[in-house]
Amino acid sequence: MPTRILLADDHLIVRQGLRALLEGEGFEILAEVGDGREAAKVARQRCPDVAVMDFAMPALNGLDASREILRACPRAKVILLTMHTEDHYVLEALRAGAKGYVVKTQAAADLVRAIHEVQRGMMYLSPGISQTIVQAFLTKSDVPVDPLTPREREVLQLVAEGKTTKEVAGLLGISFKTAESHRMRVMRKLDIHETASLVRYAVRRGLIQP
Amino acid sequence: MPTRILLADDHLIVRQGLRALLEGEGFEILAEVGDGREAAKVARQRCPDVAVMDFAMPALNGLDASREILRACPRAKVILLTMHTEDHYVLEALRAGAKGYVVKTQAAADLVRAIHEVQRGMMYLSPGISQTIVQAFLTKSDVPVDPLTPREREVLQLVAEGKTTKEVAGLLGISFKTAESHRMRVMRKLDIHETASLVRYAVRRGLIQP
DNA sequence: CACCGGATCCGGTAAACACCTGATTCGTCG
DNA sequence: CGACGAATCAGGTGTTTACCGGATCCGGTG
Repeated sequence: MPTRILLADDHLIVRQGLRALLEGEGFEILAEVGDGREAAKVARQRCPDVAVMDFAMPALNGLDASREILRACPRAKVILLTMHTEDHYVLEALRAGAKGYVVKTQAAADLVRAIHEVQRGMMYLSPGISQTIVQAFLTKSDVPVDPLTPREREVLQLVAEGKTTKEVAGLLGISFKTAESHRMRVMRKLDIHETASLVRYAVRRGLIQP
Repeated sequence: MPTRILLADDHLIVRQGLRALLEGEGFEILAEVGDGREAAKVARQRCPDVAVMDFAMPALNGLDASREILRACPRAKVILLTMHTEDHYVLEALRAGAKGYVVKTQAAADLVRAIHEVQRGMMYLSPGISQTIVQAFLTKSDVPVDPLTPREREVLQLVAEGKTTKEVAGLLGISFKTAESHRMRVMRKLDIHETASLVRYAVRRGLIQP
């Protein structure tokens, strides 16, 4: 039985390329989605063996989407596929429970190998990832993380993408007032008082692309 | 004789995916490079029929690389492959002599079609590209790179920095209503409807730091 | 000169935002 | 079990935005 893969990347052209590569390696693409929210939805319906997640995606970023997926399907193996090699991202990914971290500048063979490794229960990190920071994670040291809860981050991303509070509420299936509460708490935690600074924060954090 | 293609993208994994897709369509990949400088070098040695260029690349960006390529091989057709749909980028690309502009969120079929079209001497732009600005380019080639007036840019920057309209007015020594007018005109010109998108535009433009 | 575009100003309105308070449910952790 | 944080919802208030319209002044350019 071939490995069933969920493929998430907001660039259709890239996704189709990845699909061609992975299918050529004998994997089965369970589904192909363009944003994190879709990815989580698909995972809830049909648990994939492996989820290959781009980091920067609209609606819900790859990291928080990964958390969702892992909550829905704890047996799924998540591989982050990204252009960021920064320690911060790697660490967050590992902490979220990702089993693989592959940078896009690596060859496709690297991704294929990552999929095989995580399927065997191993972890796989692309060459070039700082080993020191990984050690730090494994010895569970405390590195400053961002103070926001996943839900708050979710709301922040949507707001930074230009959604109104009402739209955010609609997208998340919560009431307008709840969405507003999250937004307010984000602002208070970050000591930010306008949307503009919120957007810049989200960009700095890599939550959204400028 | 198959179309000989030069493929430039800094993400190896993406490049390999594109190669798989394009070879499946019967094209010949003349070379595959990871930055703009390499692309220009290869083009000088072996003129490609078509150059598929990513926009964001190290060493030399796709746009300036395209200029180099066209200087070396005026008969080559350049297609920009990018994630930016901003008028500014499109316009710059067209002005540089690019014959195609394909956004990565489109299907691979779009790129294939673009290659065929430019080979036939036609221009090809992905759906979603603002037709008005393209028309403007085609009619009179001296279109402002930046549609904003200096004053409007000034207001945009302050707004993106998190200032309220009232504060902007105070800082510029103009009335609240005037500041609002500028802000409105910026939004209308850029077809933007919320502060969040305004901020992202300013960041992309390098007007402010994220 | 007459026209145009940039910059300035002003009126109004509905929606969204920024900020506050207080409350309930739920899972986790000591 | 009880405390706690996360997530949910709701009431209210004043400010700001987004968008509409029209207007004046001024410096170039045809």
